[in-house]
Amino acid sequence: MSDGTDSPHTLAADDESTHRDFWAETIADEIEARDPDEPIVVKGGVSPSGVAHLGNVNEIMRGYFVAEVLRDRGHEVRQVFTSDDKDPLRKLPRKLADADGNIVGLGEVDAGALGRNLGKPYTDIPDPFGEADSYAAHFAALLEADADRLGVPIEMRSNTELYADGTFDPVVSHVLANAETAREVLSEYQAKVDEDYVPFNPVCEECGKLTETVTNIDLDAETVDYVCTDMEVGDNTIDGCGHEGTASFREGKLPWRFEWPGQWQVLGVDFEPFGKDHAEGSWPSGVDIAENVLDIEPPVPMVYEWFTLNGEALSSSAGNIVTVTELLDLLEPEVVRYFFALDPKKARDLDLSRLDQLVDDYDRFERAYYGTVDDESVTEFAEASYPYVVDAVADDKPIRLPYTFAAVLGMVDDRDLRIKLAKDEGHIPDDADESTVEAALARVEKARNWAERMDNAYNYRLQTDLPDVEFDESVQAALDALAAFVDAGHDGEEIQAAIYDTARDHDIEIGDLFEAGYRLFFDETQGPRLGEFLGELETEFVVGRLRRER
RNA sequence: GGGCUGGUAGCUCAGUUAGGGAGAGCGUCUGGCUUUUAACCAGACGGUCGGGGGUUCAACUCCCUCCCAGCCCGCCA
Repeated sequence: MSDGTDSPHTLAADDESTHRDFWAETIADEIEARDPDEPIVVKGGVSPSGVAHLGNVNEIMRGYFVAEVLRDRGHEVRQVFTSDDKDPLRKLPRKLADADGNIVGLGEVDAGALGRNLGKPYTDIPDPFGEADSYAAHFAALLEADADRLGVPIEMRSNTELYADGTFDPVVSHVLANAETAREVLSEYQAKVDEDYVPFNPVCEECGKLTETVTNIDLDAETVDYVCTDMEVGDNTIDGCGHEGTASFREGKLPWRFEWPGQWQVLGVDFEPFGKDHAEGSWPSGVDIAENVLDIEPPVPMVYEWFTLNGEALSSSAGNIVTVTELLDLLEPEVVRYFFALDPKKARDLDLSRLDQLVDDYDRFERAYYGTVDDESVTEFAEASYPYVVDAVADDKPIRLPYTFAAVLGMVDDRDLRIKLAKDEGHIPDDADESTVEAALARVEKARNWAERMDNAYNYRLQTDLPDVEFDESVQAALDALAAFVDAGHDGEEIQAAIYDTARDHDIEIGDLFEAGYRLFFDETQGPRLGEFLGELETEFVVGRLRRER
């Protein structure tokens, strides 16, 4: 039985560990204190669901930072991720992601085929998209692709494979040989564990579903006898076929409470982060089982808080999900990694409508690393974590366009004009070389996608038709004068200056004239540097628009 | 009901590990730059550090209690 000192809240700072500026270093300290064998194994795991969402990525990234810190300290580290794909499909997912990471509804795939396979292991269910070997393989590929997009090398391990190739044999044999002890330990945590409980769920050879009723264990033959009974799943029941049969130790699986510690044993896991849902249930029983059934040392744990999306819990059924693919359309990978480098103890909200704020935070974090932020705590955190957040630390701080400014540039398609506007605003140095410019402009596409997806104040384009506008006489007169100036042939800079002069000449607020201009061309009240922009457009069009004629 | 983890400015968050000045960015407002247009500079406004109590010369920090949020305490994972 656990002695109650195994709190998984490793970062709770109630111990005597030395202070670290980056939480992953604190965890790395804990792991090193165990003097682990090399390579050090960092594990995560997930049950295949319909969509590889950011909750799964959370687990990948938390492990990644710890792995990277350990590698930096000279250790060899493997980051393993188990796909717990021998678990049964318990209910139909509402949403699925296709091989490219695009979310589709259940109606767009062969839902009937999925429904007929309720209760079977994910690896025994066909890929609804008809491409991969199984439902499980499809999902695992998605997750691996996401990790790859984020630059995180993970080793995906199929749980089904661990049974099939015999890796799990010693654990299953040991648990069943010590079934009585296993029952006693687990019964401390699960009230329904009675004397008939057997910690093994065979796959029915007749219908292919996982069953729970084992009637006999033959340790010598390494088989169990079973009856394929009904399985309760939430409010529903998955019917068993009633078949009575015999299964080998490889033709079934351990219940999760035993399987998790079993993975620690067979994979030699030294560290595993997990969501707070496991903190009070699976973890204490897992520690107990590891120590008193399997006789192994559990890994260093770390509980991370869940985060919310747009203020609401992540929910595929409610449609409140975002995939890595989608997120990387909106953000640079380093910004996504930064989000997960922040304190895991804090529940954070990823608010897509305010990604500009997240990116601003990232930019400040980056500046702090390069020593130009007068804030000790941010700087300490940046110095400790920034090298793990970016692909490679550049000698000089990368040029970063403010995200909202990048969104402004996104309405302009012409690359040269983007560069000109950015330079005019001082966001790109005049003498920047081509690769620097290219890198800085990469954010524009992300911000543009954001503006379109959010359909926010930055989502505007040049209005091809005259917007519905109304100006008072003095503004109309100023616009006419400006039109005449443009018609006479002047470049952008001159037009920009003329806007100021014209406003003064007509005794109107400069801001009012700018707003009138933005109204006419974008049907907005703000926009890019107007004169420079108008200078790039066709003169005839600009003149006509300024005169409210077209 | 019990347990765990959070609660700091309008927003996003540092700071709590060793008790001593409540902070940053963004936003807002004001002023400046004889070109303010998602730009820059300066300044201001803004918080009973979730509430209350206790310990202490001193509490965001330690203790107790209450409130709020999420999770766990059935099954499953």
